[in-house]
Amino acid sequence: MSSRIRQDAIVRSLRRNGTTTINALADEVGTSRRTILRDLSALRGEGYVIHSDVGRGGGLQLDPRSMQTTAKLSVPEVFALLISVAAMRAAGNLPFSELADAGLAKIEKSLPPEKIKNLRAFLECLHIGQLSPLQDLSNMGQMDRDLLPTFEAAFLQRVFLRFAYRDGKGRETTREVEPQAMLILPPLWYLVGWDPAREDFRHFRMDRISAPEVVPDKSFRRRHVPFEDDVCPYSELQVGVGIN
Amino acid sequence: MSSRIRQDAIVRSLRRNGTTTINALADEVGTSRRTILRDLSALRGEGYVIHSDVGRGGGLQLDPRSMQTTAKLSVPEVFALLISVAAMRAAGNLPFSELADAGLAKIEKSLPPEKIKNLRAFLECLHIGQLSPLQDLSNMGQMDRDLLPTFEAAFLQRVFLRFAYRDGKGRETTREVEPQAMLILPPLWYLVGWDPAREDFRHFRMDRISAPEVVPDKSFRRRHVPFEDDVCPYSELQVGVGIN
DNA sequence: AAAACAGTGCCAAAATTTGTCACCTTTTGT
DNA sequence: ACAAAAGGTGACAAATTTTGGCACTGTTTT
Repeated sequence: MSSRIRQDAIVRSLRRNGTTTINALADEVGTSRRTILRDLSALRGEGYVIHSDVGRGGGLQLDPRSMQTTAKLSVPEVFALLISVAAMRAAGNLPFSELADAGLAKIEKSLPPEKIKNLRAFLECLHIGQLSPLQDLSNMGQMDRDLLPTFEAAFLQRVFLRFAYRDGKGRETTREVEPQAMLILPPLWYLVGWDPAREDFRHFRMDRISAPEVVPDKSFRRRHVPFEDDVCPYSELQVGVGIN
Repeated sequence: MSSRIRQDAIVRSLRRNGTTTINALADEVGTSRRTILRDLSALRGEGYVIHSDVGRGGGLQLDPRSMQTTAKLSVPEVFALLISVAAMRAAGNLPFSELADAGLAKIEKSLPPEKIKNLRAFLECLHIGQLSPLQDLSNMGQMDRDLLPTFEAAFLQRVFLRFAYRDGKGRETTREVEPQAMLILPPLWYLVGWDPAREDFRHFRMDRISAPEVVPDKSFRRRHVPFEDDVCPYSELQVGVGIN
C-alpha cells in the first residue's frame, strides 16, 4: 500500500471516529504503530492539525477546520460509476437514478472533450438486460483486474480475442472470437463474440472466461467499432473531485 | 528528487518550451532517459495529454487543453450516486463495484467532515435486500423531486410524515407514521414507518406514496435518529469535479 | 505503582524507484 | 538505400526509500 493511500485512510478514520488512538489506527490500516506515527508527522507537515492527548484515555483528534481535500478519481473509477448507474437504470428505473445520471453527466463532461466520444462509444458496447434471480458470483471479482483491460484492448485494436472457456458442463475449450459487446443480465455478465467459423454470435459468461489475450494479427471482419481515433477512453486520465 | 517534483518539472518544461525531446528533458531535469519515459507515462495516466512525434525532427508537446476543467456536482447528485452504487452492490456483487466504491469513497471524503457523519447516518437508514423479479415501476421516477426531500426533512426534524397511500387493492388512504428507514429490495423501495396507533412497523411501497408532507408538531416517540447536530447532510453543498 | 497513551532514534529487512543496456519502430535528411 | 534522430518497451541489477521491530522516554489517569 502506498503511503499516500494509507495517509488518506488515516485521515478518513480520524474524520469518522472523532477520537482514536495510534494502536487502533495501526490495526485498522494494517500497518505498524511506527508507520502510523510517521504518517501522522507527514500529515501534520501537510497542514492537517491533529491534536493529541497523551496519557491513559488520551488519543488523536483531527481538527475539523483543517480540511483542504481534493480527492482524485481515476478514470477506471469514473468508468465503473458510469457502468453501475447504467446497470441500475436498466435494472428497473430505481429512484434517484435521474439525479445520479445528472451527476455522472457532469463528471463525464469534465473529461477532456476528445475522450468523451470514446467513452460513450465504449459504453455502447454494454447492453444491459433485465434482472434475473441472484446467482453465485464468487469469482466475478476477478474481472476487474484481468478481463476488462484485455477486452478493451481487443475492442480497441479490433482484433480477435482468445481465451479459455469452461462451459456449463465443465468442459474447457479455447475460443477465438471477435468481441462485439458486453451484455449485462444482472447479475451475470456476458461477452458477445462473433465466431467466424460458425458464422454466428456466441455468448460467453464472463465468470467462465479465463486467461484472455488478444490475437494481434487476426483483425475483425464483422466489426462493431467502439472507439474513434484508436484512442483508449479509459486509463489515461484522472478526475479530481473537490469542494467548491 | 521525488518523482512528484520531477514530474512537475517536466510539465513546467513542456509548458515553457512548447516542443522538446526526451533527451533534452533528461538533461534538463538531471535524470535518465528511461525515467523521463516512465514519468511521461505517469503524467499521461494523470490526464496530461502529451503528443509525441516519432522520427527525426519529432518530439513532445503538451496539449494545452489538458489542464483544468471543473464541473460541479450538487450534493444531492453525489448522494444519488452513493445510493445507486450501494444498491448495485446489494443487487449481486456486480463487477467493477469495487472500483465504483473506491471512487465514491473518494468523493465522499471530499465532503466537509461534519457532513460525512450525517451522510453515513442517513445511508444507514437504507437497508438493501436481495433481488426480486422486475416489476412495473413506471412512476418511480417521480421520487427524485418529491419524496426524498420530504422524507429527509421528516427524518431530520424527527417528526411525523403524512402522505397519501394507495394499497395493493387500489384503495387510497392517508397515513401518518414515524419514518424509520428506507428499505431497498430491488427494484422496489419501501418506506419503513412506525405506526403509533397500531404500535407496529408498517412498510409502504414508495411508488404508491404521494403528496408527502411533514407534520411539524408531532415528534417521534420511537426514534431511529439518523442525524447528529440537526444538520441535513445533503442539500447545502456543491462538489466540484475536474481534471487535475 | 501500573496501565494506557504519545513520541523518538536506530537499524536491518522489504519494497520501490532508478539507471543501464539491448532492442524495436518510425520518420527524415543525405 | 542508409544513417541519424526521434519515441518506446522489457529486463535486470543497483540505489534509494519505506517499513517494521525494538528499546526507550515522557505524561496522565486509575
